[in-house]
Amino acid sequence: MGSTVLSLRIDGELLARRLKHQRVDESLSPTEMSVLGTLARCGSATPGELARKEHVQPPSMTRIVALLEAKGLVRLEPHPDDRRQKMVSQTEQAEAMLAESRSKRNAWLTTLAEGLDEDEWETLRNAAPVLEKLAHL
Amino acid sequence: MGSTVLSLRIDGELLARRLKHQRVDESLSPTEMSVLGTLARCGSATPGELARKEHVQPPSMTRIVALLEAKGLVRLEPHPDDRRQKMVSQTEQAEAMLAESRSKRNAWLTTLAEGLDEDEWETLRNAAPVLEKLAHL
DNA sequence: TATTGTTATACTCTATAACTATA
DNA sequence: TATAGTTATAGAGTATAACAATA
Repeated sequence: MGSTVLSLRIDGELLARRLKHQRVDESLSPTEMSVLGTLARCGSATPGELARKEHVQPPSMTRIVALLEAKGLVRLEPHPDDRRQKMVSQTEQAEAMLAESRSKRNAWLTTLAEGLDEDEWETLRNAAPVLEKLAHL
Repeated sequence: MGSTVLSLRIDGELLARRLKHQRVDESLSPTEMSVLGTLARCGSATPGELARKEHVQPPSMTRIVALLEAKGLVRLEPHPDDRRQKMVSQTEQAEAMLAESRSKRNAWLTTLAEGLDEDEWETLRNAAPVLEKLAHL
């Protein structure tokens, strides 16, 4: 069991660097993309909640949210009960961006698919939700 | 299929940040760990080969190899045929470090295992080699 | 007094460009 | 002339510490 997770980490690291070069959204850092994914799942959240969910420190999230806002991908609104906090939510533009990102990736997937057989794809499709669960545990 | 890989990326990103806080080897960066993993698989390699395999640029690998050498985890020897190149190989200490890393991780795994059932573990174990293949494709 | 978020600053990791040595 | 590796430098992303506003 130990080697499974160590392997997940080492290969995941390598895969991340490989995918980095195939990034379809040059304008968005991996964490910005991840925040949009979180907002798509959870709806709106405060910067503090996002920092905890993404496992970054609050000052880092301040910067990330500011960048996403500047790109028109998130909206900031005052918190209904607490004037210290803010509500962050994704814009329609963010949804469109995620959809476009998926379709752009298909071109690259065609190449990638040549290296994996159908069983291997099936394995990955099964693993995706488990990785998601693991990441959010 | 597109959403599978996009999901792998987003969740992988998140998982990487999550694992970062559980790192057992504070002294080793993710890429340094990955290089050790590559050397464990492939035996010795030149800095240029390592840079290509790890998907980093040569100057980055120069630095990484220097750091690993300073920590006593790799050994550098002259290339037999080409005096420009060097051979990098892992030391016994590196093997011991990887083994220790696996066993230390078990403590954390016990906690993690509570959140996943046996089928989900099985899915991850199956996915690990496919992720490895994908990363090295 | 504790908590949310921000500002200022420094660190880590990687990349690009220019250079040295060897092929 | 081309290639392997290095040095010097810059950029992206994150963290820590100190601070402001609100609870």
